[in-house]
Amino acid sequence: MGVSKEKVKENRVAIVAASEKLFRAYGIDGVGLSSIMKTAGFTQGGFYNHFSSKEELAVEVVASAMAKGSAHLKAAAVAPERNGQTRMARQLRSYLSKAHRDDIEQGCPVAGLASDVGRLSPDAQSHFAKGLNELVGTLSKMIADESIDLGDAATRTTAISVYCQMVGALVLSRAVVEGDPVLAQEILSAGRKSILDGKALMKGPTAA
Amino acid sequence: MGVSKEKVKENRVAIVAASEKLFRAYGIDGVGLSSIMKTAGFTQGGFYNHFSSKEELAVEVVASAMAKGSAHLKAAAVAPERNGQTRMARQLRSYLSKAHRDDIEQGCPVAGLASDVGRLSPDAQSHFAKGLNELVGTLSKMIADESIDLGDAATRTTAISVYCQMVGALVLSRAVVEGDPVLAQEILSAGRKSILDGKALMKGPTAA
DNA sequence: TGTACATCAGTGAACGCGCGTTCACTGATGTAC
DNA sequence: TGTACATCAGTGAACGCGCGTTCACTGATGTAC
Repeated sequence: MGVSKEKVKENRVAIVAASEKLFRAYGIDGVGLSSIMKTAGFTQGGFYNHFSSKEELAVEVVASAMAKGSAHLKAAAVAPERNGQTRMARQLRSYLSKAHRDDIEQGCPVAGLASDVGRLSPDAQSHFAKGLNELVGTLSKMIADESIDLGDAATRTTAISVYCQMVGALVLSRAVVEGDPVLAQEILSAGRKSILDGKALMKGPTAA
Repeated sequence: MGVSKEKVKENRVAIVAASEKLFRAYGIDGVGLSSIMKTAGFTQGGFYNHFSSKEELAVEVVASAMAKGSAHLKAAAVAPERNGQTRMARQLRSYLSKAHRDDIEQGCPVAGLASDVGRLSPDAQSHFAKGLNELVGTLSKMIADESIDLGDAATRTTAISVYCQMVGALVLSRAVVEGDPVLAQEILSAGRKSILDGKALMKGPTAA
């Protein structure tokens, strides 16, 4: 066809973006290259002009998704406070919302990809871990800025623990949303309530 | 071949047991019926004498795994206290241990199957939700017995929240164990520490 | 600047393979008399 | 209790299909002169 160098890069990005959505929704094993290339707007054969295997694509999808997620949280960490809520409280309410739970294609990459990543190569896991470390670091800053200072180590421990709770709640709520919507909702509410008023994390109003 | 009715039931159980292990390790889409039947000790064609489809098997595997997991926790909830630890503390340390993280084939079915269940039928999700409710109920009892009484609603909220945190930590630790073993370990430690001394859950010594 | 040609992203058909599923067949189990 | 026969779990080969991957070909891009 003949395509400019710039366009080639754009097309590669389009393939990664399409893959990310599909991988999250159906799992890496649940999506074929034909669907991916079709979604990205190309025919199947062109895939190997950009990647040498599906595994290589998976590694890049993980890295790209985590980088985007990390940047997103960093932006939220410096956004202006609103409604008397801390940034942390706002982030939490948004994370454990029905809207986020139902939008698996665009939400948190950690919740969307975690169990697939456990089955990928150490290389893919390293990229995932790098993003996870950044997310934890940003959360730590938010906690240190907005609640009583516990010292670096205790703050990081708290950040990890809060993040595990958020991810766990999101994953479990998604797992039962079609089979028991009431429980799915209760899981989100319990997470919000518990993190907001169970830990000394927040200043200001804490009603979940 | 000709097989007694009793043996037929045993064989069916063997197929479900083999499937559970393989599904957890490789994901439902990551395992073929041929591997399953081979692992269970049969040839591939016999599968359809027991199940009408792979999807039907998946539903039964989820139900069976959750029932087993629920019974396991119920047993732990009435086991004698040891070493001055509450049952809850002992359960937590065992759950967030390296041994449990590395034994995905036999560990907590919630952590092992959650993200696959989100892609299964509402029927499968209902079985999963039923087991999850039982687990939360048992955890609630342990908390009510062993820490200050918060009232039924608050206790259930706490149980859900603690369980989400445990599952989230286990899933994330597994996701990075091959790519960043240090972070994987830190996630487990942070979860233990945070739950044991961050919440008013435990009597007795609380060092993680 | 204009012309000739090499590059290589994209196309679309094809490859072998393993998937979930079907089927004809076997033969011990379990029932009917 | 003994005999005749229906049942049906298990076997192993085969089915069509979609998978990941390969390949010959096209033609605009980008380079060399």
